[in-house]
Amino acid sequence: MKRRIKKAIEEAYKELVKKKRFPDDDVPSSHLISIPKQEQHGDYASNFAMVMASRLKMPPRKIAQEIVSALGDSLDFEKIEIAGPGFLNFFISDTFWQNSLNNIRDLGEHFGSSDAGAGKRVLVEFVSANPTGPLHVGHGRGAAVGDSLCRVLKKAGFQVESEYYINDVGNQMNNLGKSVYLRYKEAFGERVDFPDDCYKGDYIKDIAEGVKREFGDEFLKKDLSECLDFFTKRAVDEIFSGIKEDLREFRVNFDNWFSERTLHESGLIERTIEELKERGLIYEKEGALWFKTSEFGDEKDRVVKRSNGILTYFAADIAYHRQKIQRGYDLLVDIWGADHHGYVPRVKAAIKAFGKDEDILKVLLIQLVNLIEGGKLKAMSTRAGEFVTLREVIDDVGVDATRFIFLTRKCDSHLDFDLDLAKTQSQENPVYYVQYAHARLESVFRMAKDRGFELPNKDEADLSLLNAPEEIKIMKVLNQFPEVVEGAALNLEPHRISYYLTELAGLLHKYYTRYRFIGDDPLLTKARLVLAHVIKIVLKNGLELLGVEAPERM
RNA sequence: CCGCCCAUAGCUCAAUUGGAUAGAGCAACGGACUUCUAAUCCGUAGGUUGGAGGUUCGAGUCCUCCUGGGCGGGCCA
Repeated sequence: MKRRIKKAIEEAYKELVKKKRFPDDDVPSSHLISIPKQEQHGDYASNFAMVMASRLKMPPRKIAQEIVSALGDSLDFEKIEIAGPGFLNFFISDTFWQNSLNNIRDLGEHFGSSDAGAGKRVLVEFVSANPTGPLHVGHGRGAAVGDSLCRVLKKAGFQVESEYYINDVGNQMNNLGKSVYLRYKEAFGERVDFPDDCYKGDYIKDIAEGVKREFGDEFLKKDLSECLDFFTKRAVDEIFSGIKEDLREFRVNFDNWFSERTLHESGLIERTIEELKERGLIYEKEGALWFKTSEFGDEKDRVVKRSNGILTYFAADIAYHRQKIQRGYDLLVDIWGADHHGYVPRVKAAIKAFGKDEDILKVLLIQLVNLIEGGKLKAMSTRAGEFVTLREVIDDVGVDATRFIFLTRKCDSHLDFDLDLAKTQSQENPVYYVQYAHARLESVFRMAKDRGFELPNKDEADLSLLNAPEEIKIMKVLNQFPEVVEGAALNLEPHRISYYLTELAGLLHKYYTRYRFIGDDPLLTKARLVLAHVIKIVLKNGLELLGVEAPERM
């Protein structure tokens, strides 16, 4: 609808230029169609006249007047008003809204889809937690946002792939294997000193116990160096399968699992560095190899290979992102914890070094989750084994509520996750408000069936009977859904969906209290059942984008 | 010392990307179940958008400075 109006205005303008009513000038893309907050300002508003005023050197209200007269009857508007400093306010007829219900009904689960993404290929990389311990709550936030974003982008016409980057090399891996080895020895009654750089969580003990059960004392006499690889692999496999299980349960889907190890084994990192060296972007200093990221906007150069010959994490990331680019995506979305923000300029620098516009990469920084329990902040550290796992929260709070909490905030705002509140007072969570709306509509249809009503065919229902202000308002909001999805996709802000659904649910609850879907008048009942059906479609489609279930009863 | 992010109702958060009189939920107070689910609805109250300037038709949103909070600034990841 917004596009239709915008186009109509632009055509009216061109028409007026031809008639020499206006001097010829480009139409700036900055003129927008918006939905006014005040109903008296119409269904849609345009700021066209105000945007053009300074360019055309004409008073905005005069421009608006010309546009209105040129628009004439080109669209079936109820009326067009000029208001305030020069807003064009468009009022749409009730008939239009009523008929739109059939349109939504026909589209069904596809309603909300658009071609805004124009089939562009997007890679969304998220979670990417090191396989050194189970996922904790903070990872959950990234998982929920990333997964929902993928769903939203798909809906908006992008070709989307989701990817998990596995940091399965480096010192941390050795420390992990060592930690299990030590716990293994401990399981046989040996006293061991547990170093600070080892992982102290109970899950390490569980893995060690598993090794003991399966292999007995086979490794007891062996030196750490002899069996480190075994213990490391064992630990990674076990932890990682746990991570995958948690994600599955959290309804988070990944198309690709990308192992950092493969970058090393294939020699891609070395080759990438070689290539950069040939282009003079790598130099040696104090025994290490440095990448001139400062030539591409970073504040200083960065080491890619340490003086001990070991590649840095950044080196792998350069190769990884280059490899992503070569896979041919139009857009790369990386979702990181906000504590990695200092890392953004150097990765963007790498991308520029490969001749790509840095805007091909969008980094979403997810603020850390503060966990509150007993009114106190809980410290979280994987290494110290102090953390609340995602699984724990899922089990206590539920997948739907947890996802909704994460998706009802902009990701760059700090999030206080109050465990006690989420566990004991989960009724306060707005997710139930939305789900309840869906369940209520299901219940209406159960009752309708008992009373001998079915959802009528399209030609059976007289939608013009739906003329109550509340009904018209609902129809308007229903029609916003595709635009909300589009906005959420283009701005990478899945939280918009949650707010939209809360508003729609609120309108339903209000309507439900005041009117009855099933009444004495069969014609009115039929029409309202169509409305109920369409609201249900939109609620369900929206909840699907959040990865939250639409229950039939509660 | 330098850089990035945040600051909106008592609390948790929105605000269509610069639009018109800043909105929801929770908490507080007062009402509504004989009718499709009260996990709901109606009403009351709650604000100098951290502070000061600036840009313009118009600023919570943009620019500068200040205050307060978070996070970074390693040949760690």
